[in-house]
Formats: sequence, structure tokens, C-alpha cells
Amino acid sequence: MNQVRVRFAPSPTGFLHVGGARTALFNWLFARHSKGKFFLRIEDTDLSRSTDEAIEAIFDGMRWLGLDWDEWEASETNPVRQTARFEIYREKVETLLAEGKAYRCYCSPDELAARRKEALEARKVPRYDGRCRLLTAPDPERPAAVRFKASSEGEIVVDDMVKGEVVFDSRTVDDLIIMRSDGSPTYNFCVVVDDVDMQISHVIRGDDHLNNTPRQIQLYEALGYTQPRFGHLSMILGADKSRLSKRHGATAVQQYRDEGYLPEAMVNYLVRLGWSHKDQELFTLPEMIEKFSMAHVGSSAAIFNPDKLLWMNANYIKTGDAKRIAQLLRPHLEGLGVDAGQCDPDHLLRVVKALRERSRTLKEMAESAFYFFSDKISFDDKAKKFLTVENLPILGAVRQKLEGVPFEHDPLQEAFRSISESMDKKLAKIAQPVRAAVTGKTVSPGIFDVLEILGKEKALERLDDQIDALS
RNA sequence: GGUCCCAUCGUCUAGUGGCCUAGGACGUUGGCCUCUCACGCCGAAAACACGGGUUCGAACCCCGUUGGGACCA
Repeated sequence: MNQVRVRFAPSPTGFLHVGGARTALFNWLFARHSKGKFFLRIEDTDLSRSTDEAIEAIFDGMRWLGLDWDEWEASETNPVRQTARFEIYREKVETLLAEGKAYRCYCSPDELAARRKEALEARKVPRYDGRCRLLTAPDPERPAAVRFKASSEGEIVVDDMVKGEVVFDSRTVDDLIIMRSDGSPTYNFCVVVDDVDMQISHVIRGDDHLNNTPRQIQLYEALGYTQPRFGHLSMILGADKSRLSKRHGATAVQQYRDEGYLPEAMVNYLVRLGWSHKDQELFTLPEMIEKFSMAHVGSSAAIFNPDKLLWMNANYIKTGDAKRIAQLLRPHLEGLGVDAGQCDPDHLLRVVKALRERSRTLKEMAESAFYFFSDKISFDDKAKKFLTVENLPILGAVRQKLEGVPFEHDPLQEAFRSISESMDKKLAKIAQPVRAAVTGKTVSPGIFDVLEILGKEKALERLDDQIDALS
């Protein structure tokens, strides 16, 4: 039985796109499920766009999501980089040329463009007419591109793992340029050479490549290799059903990290975009690996739904390990100017526990947590409405009562109950002004929790401030 | 324009010829809980694109139409 070997082959664009992330995830799950190998290959032949930073951004995104990759045995670089393999592509081109499976084409890009335009105007299919195929005496001095001699015999059948049998008429496949006149190899060619070299068993990629598949299959044949199995994943679309892009909002996974999303939420959201296991929505990583199967990958495109991702994130914030959430919260607190390095881990943990059910992102949590870490609290308009002379007696009574109360949930609750009774006011009438005074807001965790976490000293100080201001 | 892919609630999906009066989840919405906001719990509205076949029976199989998407660019 042959080992499963798959790869994720992004081109470095400066970030990891959510669509790419899902492709990577499905490849990764497929490999880990079947105890195979998962490789990362950087398609950086387009040198103008491929900077080291852009490549680093992909690693960064992959690591954040927890998608680790294996080292390809035969490579000096890990992950594999196409720019390190230019010589190999050139050799293969030479081989095809020598075997008569490819030929030099002297048509300039301008000529080709002109002919394409003509064909289009004449309402004909714009495809290369193969005129340079017939040249008998190639001139090695003249700059030339190299074209692959496509066969136009019969049909090419792709037995796709997600789309089923897809049949192409060979006559629709024209002679593909495999090396440009400047000596640079082209995308479709490099992909095949790499996948052959890396002994990739299953090519799982976006279905925007489905139409490239027949010509790639012909290349496999010409190169004398058996083809891998293909699986073409549907696209991720924006709300308007067009391909997901920046105008639909955040498309880079790093952006979600910066917005306070948890990687497990992102992964869980992404895995449910196109894959399902009965009615189940929530999966841990080991569960995904165990249950993942290409058989349950859907074939229709999916719209990226930020609301569901948000819900997913809220869920993981609510149920995740509180200590870890606390660690992840730190940078977001720093972002608000809180010196999170100085704060007590226990204190931070209590804050997280108080806020986790009311925060959908870490960023939201940090914002809600601000008054626990800084005395520079601001009072919003709704809160100010509770800080009135009419409520002064309430604040006063609370202030006095709390002096002698231990700052723990139950005693605080008891204290508030007794004030509530003696003043004959509902608890809400008492809690809201106090909440406004100590947090500056009308929304917070339960008031007893807030006071406990804040501690006696700070709480009384804030109450005093308000009492003074109103007196 | 050609080629290819796709089509179940607004969205993600379950469904592989009888378990479907179409299930779950997000969102929306009514209520309960309640010191605020949330969480949680209970309930509601909401879909098989259309038209033909095949079959005793079709969301499911076949054909066509329409609509969307991708690639050629």
C-alpha cells in the first residue's frame, strides 16, 4: 500500500488567505488521518512578488493554525522552494525537447495577443494554432518559448475525489508554453515536475485548477509518470457570491488572529466549510483527524460567514482552558496600553473567568477588561445617568456597608441584600449605580464578581471618587 | 465566446430511491432565567431553482432550462 503524500503549494502573496488555509487544512487532515506526509511547497517562481517576508507570512499563518508540515526527504530547503529548483525544470524541458515532445515557438507575446484578439472578434475560440510545431529547422540563437505538444486524441478523464468523473475533450487542450522565452518555466509545468519529484499521491487543491488538470495529465504522460489522484475543492465565496477577496472584509488568517480570534475557532470554522460529519459542528483537532474523509467533502462553493466564525470563536473562548486564554489575552491588553507583563497571573485569570461568557473575541475581552487593570477609567453616557445626586444615598450606603465586608462573592452578595432590604429598593437599583461608579459602564460581569476582582481598596476608592464628585 | 464545475432554509450543512410532515448549526425572532450585559434553557418563522422523464415511489437517478462560479485571460 502506497503512502499518502500530499502538499499545500501556496504562492507567497504576503499573507495566508482563508481559502488557502482551508486547502492546507484539508490536505493536512487527509495526511494526518492516513498517517501520510504533508509537505509545504512555496511556489515562488514569480520573483517579483515573492519576498522573504511574504514567505514568512505563510509559515506564520500555518504555525498559528497548528498545521505542521513534514520535510521532503530530497530537498535541501524545508519547505520546498521552487526557486531552488530552476535547474531541474530546465533539464526536464531539455528532455522533452530532445524527445520531440516539446518544440520551440518563436511567436512573440504581441503576436499571440493580436491573434487572440482576432479570434475573439471573429467569435472563434482563441487557442494557439500550433504553427511553430511545423518548423523543421529551429534556430537556437533566436529567443523562443518552449511549448508542449499536446495530444488532441480522444478524451482526458479526471477521476476527481470530490467532483467525480470529469471529462475533457482533448481537442480543447492546446499547446501549453512550458518555458518562456526568458528561460523561466511556467506554472503548470513546474507543478507537475514538482509533484512527480515529490511523489505526491493526491493533489488536493482549489477547483480553480480543475481546468488545468487535463494538460497536467498530458504532461505526466509525456514525462512518463503515473498521475496522482486529484481532488478539487470548491471555492470560498464572499457574501455576494463572488470569489472571496479583500472587499469582503478580512481574508488573511493573521488578520483574524490580530482581531482576537482563537486558532481552534478558525480551524473548526474552516473545516465545516465544505466538509461535514453528520450534524456535528464542534470538533477538536484529534477528532477532526480521526473523522476526516474526502468522501464527505461537498462539491458546491461555500459563502464565508463571519457571524458563524464569531459564534465559533465565542464558543472556544467560553470553553477553552482559562489559563491559555489569559495568555492569549495579554497582547490585546498591551494593545490598549495595559502593562500586561506586570499583572498578576491570578488576577488575570479571574478576569478571564468573569468575562469569557460575554466576549466573542479576545479583543472584545480586553476592551471589557480595561477597568480591571487601569484606574484611568472613562464613564460612558449611559453610566453617567446612574451617577446622580438622587443615587448618592445608595452609593453612600454601599460605601459604608462595604467597609466592613470581606471582598468575596458571598459576603458581598449578603451585604447588597441587606442594603436592598433596608432601603426597600430592588437589587438592580443598587447594583447599577455601583457598577457605573466602579466600572464606568452599565454592562459588566455580576457586580459581586466585579467587586471581588477589583478588590476592596480600588473599589472603595472609586466609590469615594464618585461620592465626592456628587457631593 | 469556449471549456469545466455547482445548485436543500438568508448562510454553513444532514440527506446516497421509501426512515422526509426534510434534521442540525449560525443568524433572525418570541419567551424563561436575571443586579446590567451576556451565558444557558424552551419555542417560532425559514429551504429541496424550474420543467420534463425513469420508478409502485424521487431532495436523492437521467435529460433540458435557468441561475451562479472558475479557467482560458
